[in-house]
Amino acid sequence: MTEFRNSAQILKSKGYKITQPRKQILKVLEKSEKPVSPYEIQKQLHQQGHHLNHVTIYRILDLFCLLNLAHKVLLSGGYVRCTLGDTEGCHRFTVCRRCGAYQEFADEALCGEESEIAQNWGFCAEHHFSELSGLCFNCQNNL
Amino acid sequence: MTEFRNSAQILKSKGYKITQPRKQILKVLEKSEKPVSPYEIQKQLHQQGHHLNHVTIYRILDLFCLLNLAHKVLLSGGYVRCTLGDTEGCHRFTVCRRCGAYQEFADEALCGEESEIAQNWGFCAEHHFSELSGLCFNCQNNL
DNA sequence: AACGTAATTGCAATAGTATTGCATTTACAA
DNA sequence: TTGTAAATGCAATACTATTGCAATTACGTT
Repeated sequence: MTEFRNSAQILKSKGYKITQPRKQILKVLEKSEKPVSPYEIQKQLHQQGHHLNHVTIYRILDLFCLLNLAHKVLLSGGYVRCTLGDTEGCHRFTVCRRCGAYQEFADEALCGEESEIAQNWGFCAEHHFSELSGLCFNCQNNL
Repeated sequence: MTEFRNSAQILKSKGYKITQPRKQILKVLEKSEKPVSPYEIQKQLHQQGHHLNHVTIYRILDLFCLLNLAHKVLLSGGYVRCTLGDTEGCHRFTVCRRCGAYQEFADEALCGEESEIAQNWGFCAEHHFSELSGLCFNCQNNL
């Protein structure tokens, strides 16, 4: 809830309009426990009576990622809401391979070390994309 | 060269046949400075007179990833050869956003810390996928 | 060296994912 | 309420990926 209002405010503050499609997609991302693909979002919204063109969804998700309101999970192509404050340049999460549940995280030290290692061959890191695949607490035990 | 012979030996030792398509794809991965997509591989081989079906290429790349002979770069969908020895469960590289050059790396400590952080919410990490996007040494200076 | 067989590849069909340009509609400031 | 830039819808298209089955190939064995 607060999450949603916050995202809307960010949109507004950057000069983007708060449109129906954007609100709807934000709501889907919020409620979802696991990453959702553009077409999954479309399907979910369709069931609620909202018919969005997939092109619109792609464009909105691109915008959200640009503004750090969402992240794209590279392993699955799904999207998750960005729950951390200022994670620009840092995209880290765990994703359960069984139930799909995700958890975003960030760690200054980690980024620092990673960047430092890359420096060894002169690489200057701008963005860190890190995904841990494994089993969440529940799925380890409910096997 | 040694790289190639080594990969072939691994294939053999695991009971896979050393076929023309597999040898050809290994050669392409070896020579490439940057990640190459399945269709890029097809195009390159085509120019050399080797006509592989894209399905074959997909299947071979899947196999190579399974055997840790190659990694898939999630950000681009391209593939790179795996140059490190035993990186099972750890997939890290830097990719230059300008020229595409990549560098694989691994770091025990890094994986340990990442796993430890994830433990905080009971997550048990099996695979680490990390990609750093930025500028390589050359591209920082040849701007 | 030729053979037999399981493994591998090719083919055809199809599904899923993503992007573009332009027409239409919408949010929001005046 | 209206004007306008921004956002969305639409249609076309391209790219990426997967499946089942037929044809071919690698390679151990004879």
